[in-house]
Amino acid sequence: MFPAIDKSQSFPQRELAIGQFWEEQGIYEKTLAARADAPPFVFFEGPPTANGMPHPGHCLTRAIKDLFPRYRTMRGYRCERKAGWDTHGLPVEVEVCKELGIHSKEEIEAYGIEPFIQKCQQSVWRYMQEWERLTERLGFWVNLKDAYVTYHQSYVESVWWSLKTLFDRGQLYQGHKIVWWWAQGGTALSAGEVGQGYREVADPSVFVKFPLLDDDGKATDTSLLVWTTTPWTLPSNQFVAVNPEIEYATVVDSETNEKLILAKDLVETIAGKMKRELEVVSTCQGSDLVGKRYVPPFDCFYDPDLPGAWRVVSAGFVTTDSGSGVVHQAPAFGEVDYEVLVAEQARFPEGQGPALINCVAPNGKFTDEAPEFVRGRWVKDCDKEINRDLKKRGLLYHQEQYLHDYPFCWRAEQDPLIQYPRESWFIRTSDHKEQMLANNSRINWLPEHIQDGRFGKFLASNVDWALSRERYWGTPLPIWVCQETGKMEAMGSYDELLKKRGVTGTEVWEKAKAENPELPDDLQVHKPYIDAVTYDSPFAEGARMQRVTEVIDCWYDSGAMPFAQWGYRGQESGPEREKFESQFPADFISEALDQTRGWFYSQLAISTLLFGNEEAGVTNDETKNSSLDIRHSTFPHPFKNCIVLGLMLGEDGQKMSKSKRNYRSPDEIFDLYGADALRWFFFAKQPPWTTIRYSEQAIKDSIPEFLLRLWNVYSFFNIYANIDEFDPGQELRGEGSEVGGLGSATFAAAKSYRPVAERSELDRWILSELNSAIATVVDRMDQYDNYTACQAIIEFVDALSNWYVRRSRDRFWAKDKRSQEKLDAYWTLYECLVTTTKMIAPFVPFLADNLWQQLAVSPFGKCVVESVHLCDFPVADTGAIDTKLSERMNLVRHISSLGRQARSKAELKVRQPLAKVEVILADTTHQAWLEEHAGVIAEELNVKSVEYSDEPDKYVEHEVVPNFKLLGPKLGKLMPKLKPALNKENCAELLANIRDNGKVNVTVEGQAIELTTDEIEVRIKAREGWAAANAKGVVLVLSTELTPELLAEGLSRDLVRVIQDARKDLNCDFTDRIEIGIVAEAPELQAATEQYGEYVTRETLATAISLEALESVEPVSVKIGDYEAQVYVRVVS
RNA sequence: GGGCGCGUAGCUCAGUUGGUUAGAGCGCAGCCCUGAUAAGGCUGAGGUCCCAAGUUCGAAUCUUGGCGCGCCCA
Repeated sequence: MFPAIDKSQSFPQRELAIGQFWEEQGIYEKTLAARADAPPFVFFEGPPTANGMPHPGHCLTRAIKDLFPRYRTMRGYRCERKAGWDTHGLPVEVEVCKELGIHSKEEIEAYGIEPFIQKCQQSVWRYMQEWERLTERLGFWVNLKDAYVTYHQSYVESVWWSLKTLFDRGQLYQGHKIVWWWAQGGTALSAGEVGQGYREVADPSVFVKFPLLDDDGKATDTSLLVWTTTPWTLPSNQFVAVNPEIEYATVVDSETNEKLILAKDLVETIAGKMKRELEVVSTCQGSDLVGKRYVPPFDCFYDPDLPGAWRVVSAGFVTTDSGSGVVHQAPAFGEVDYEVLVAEQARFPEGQGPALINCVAPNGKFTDEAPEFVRGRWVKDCDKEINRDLKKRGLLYHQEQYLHDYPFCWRAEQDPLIQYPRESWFIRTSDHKEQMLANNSRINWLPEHIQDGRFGKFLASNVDWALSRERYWGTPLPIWVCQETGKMEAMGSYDELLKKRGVTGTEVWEKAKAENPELPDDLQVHKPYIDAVTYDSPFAEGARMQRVTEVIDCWYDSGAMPFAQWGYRGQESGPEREKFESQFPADFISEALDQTRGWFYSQLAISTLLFGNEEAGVTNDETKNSSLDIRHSTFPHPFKNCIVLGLMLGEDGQKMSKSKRNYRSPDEIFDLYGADALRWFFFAKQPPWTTIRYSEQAIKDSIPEFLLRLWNVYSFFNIYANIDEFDPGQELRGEGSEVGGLGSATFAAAKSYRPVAERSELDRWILSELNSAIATVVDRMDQYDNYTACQAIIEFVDALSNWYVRRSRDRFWAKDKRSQEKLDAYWTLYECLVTTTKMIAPFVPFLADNLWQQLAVSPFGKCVVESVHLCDFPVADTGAIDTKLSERMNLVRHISSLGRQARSKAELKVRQPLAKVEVILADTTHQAWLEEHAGVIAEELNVKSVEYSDEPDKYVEHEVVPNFKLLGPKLGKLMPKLKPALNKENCAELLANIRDNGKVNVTVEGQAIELTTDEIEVRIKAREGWAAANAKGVVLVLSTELTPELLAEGLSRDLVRVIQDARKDLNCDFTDRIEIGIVAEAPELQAATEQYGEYVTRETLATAISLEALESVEPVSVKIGDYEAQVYVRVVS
């Protein structure tokens, strides 16, 4: 027996029970154990930050991350899923600052770094429980108990090892980074913060003369007309930039006779500004100017003998949109300017190129290196005086104001930000650009365009990774500097540090731990404790080695997870090594689009630098096995397949935001609709990489559209299987106790099981559909295409519910419980349900296991695997797929649909029987088969007979249409003329030609063309004047003639409906018997009631029917057919 | 300002080699069914496939340029 269905239980309630079952029975662990020796399917969990509440967007990520590992597990792979948490970084610090009511670095230091990082460490776990609960409630199977955590010592040391490796290879270096600097606050601002502070302001725009020198360094009579909008950066000028592609002109100022060089296209503009004539005396290309030397406007750094600086450089970014086409460059105060310097430095041997010039202190005031009249003053206040000075010295050619957007500090609105150089640590990623691109080209991105689009473009414009952060809560940069020589060493682990000669400072940690034994030991490798650890310098006697102060970008942490999650530190052997080797690279990862520059990049960059082959793009299988050296991993790594999820928007199409309340919390969704409904919404409503608009209605709709529909099929099976005592357990008993995962082969051993080939066509059809669905789902899921897979599942469940069950009802209702036809139907439906349950298991794991418990565990008990998730994924039996049958059945469904359409047009409801329909097929391939199946169509359409007209011309017009796809390339320009030409011809003649010769001859524009049957299509259309419908090569004509007999029968069916309604209104039980009275004036209705009395009483479980009112019964006024009647219904037992 | 993506029915979205009647679900209207009933089914109305130009015998689909939206970066 199958368990009775408790209708009071909701899907969410059932899910909770299943979740509990998984937990209690350790099902997830069992699925792993069952695949202990299977080939691995490697999944990496991109670590979320648990210091905020999870929202629906996180559910999407976690749902997709669950789907494919579950699927692959069922397909026979071992998929370990180690959870992870991202714990470092500025967001954590900001949270803690909020809590403490502080925000600047000074305030943090005043509060104390030690208590501050302790608070950071605690804050990380603030929403941990919510995240874990969400993970479980959503059904995301991942090993939470053994999660990796980025602040753990083993993780930090792994990161250290990788950094040491890079440092020792010279891939980690110190340089300058131009940052947006809040001078008053003494801190750099993140891109996000800068973005918040843009305002439109008026700034000076000045054109300054830089006298040119000739090749011998002598003054000339010509000046470069140089443009800038930041006069305060002029004392720090190092270059001027021109675009080599642009044409430049030497002009003579008509008033002053000065010679100036500027972009030719801008001569008119500037002349206009000056209201003077500028006569062009010669022109040249920008490239001709490159290398020329000039005298900068201030001499505070100027030394004509120094190589490199104060020369014209080539730069593609210079345009003629504004200014003069000759641009002042102060590398200290602009990112692009700085890049120019770096490029210039590259022309010289290391260390001999021009050094960075900077006469502004970090507080935003000019230093003593600056011209005297501005020293010690805030730079932005000096623009006017600098201009005045230039004017006095005759160097200022023109000045004006111009409006543009400029960033201000978001915390101190009056403070403009300046771009400013800061010492920073970099990873030399740009050296490995080609390798990263080669690696990227081998990754399977979904959607594809990420590869050459957003990610590829990002890689192509790669600049060195600015790794260090002048912050507190992060992985400390493991570099110690000799206080005397400045020489450096990197540490690969804490132990390595402790083994250094003369190490001191560990007592700071020990003291803290003694005072507060609760402190996690992991903190000893963090600031401020690690900063206290120093040792004797190997570079200079008596000097000490002291750690640099920076921590690292937390993206590096996450990108290091492929090895750091196992604590791998380059060991040649041992468990860490084994774990890493066996779990690298990942077969599958998935995150949202915002991770392109985040985790996707950090992983790829670290992996390529650390483990990439030296020769870009080489996939080198030989080197891999030669040693344990992971540096020779073949591309792609660290991940092979990556689904990039679209962003999730709120209900209103805006970004999800708590304050707007444009989404519900995941908890509420789970309670209202359940995790399966949410998951199905994610998987089946759109491909995962589209922008997904959160829609509560759509989540809710998953229930009737899919979950409930399937559930109802099961419910139908449950009711009748129990009535008929169909028990697959009983049927199989004595055939060996184990039935494993209930594969199709198992069923064959059952007593009443007939080979599929011997069963009815309908059974063979649905099993064919089932196997096609499996084939599609497996094919699509292997390609990471869950959306199409879901469509195949939906289509199958629709066929099962709306055609198989519907057409099989009679068999289920037949009296003989053991008739073979009935048992066939049960076995077929049972197999469909069991297989579907397995097929949907990765998608809607709760419903699937719930069904499994009822369909499999109930009848088989311990003989069957205890959870659907321990089953193998179904494999399509291609032998069972009968495409011809599938086509034919579709045709039957199509014809039925046309019949209803024709009825609808003719206003003849299905309840009214009709004498016949006639069907005309354009393509008669399946006609003979259809004729044999007339019964089905007759029943569906409530007609007495179905005929295939032998005089189609009476009902149908033919049209011969060319096959454009085939003929297009052949006919070219004649193509559009062919269709009208074919219609001009006598259609009957054409058809006869096809029939007799298999060809058609037409003349188009005097050209004779012969067409084969493949090259044309014969279409048919119902003629006017018939109750007909046509589509897709089928015309169906209704016989609309209503005889008195047919009308009477129609009335009787109407009567049944009315009485059934009355039963329902009376809240009758299914078994209740009733008495019926019909009072009607119309003799037709009276006659029909009498004639079909038996039929009516049978259908409505009535004991009697009369044409009189029933005493003390309130009648119901109804309309039956066109006639008024009073219906009396009384329950008699 | 640059890069990437997206504009298809009232709404949410499919539409893989360019082929002549553009699809689904929801919603709406009408009907059917009532022995799977938190149901289910059928039919219908509803579209300048954002706009323009181009390539082509033929464009929702390819190219270019606009317009609008989103994301990322300046």
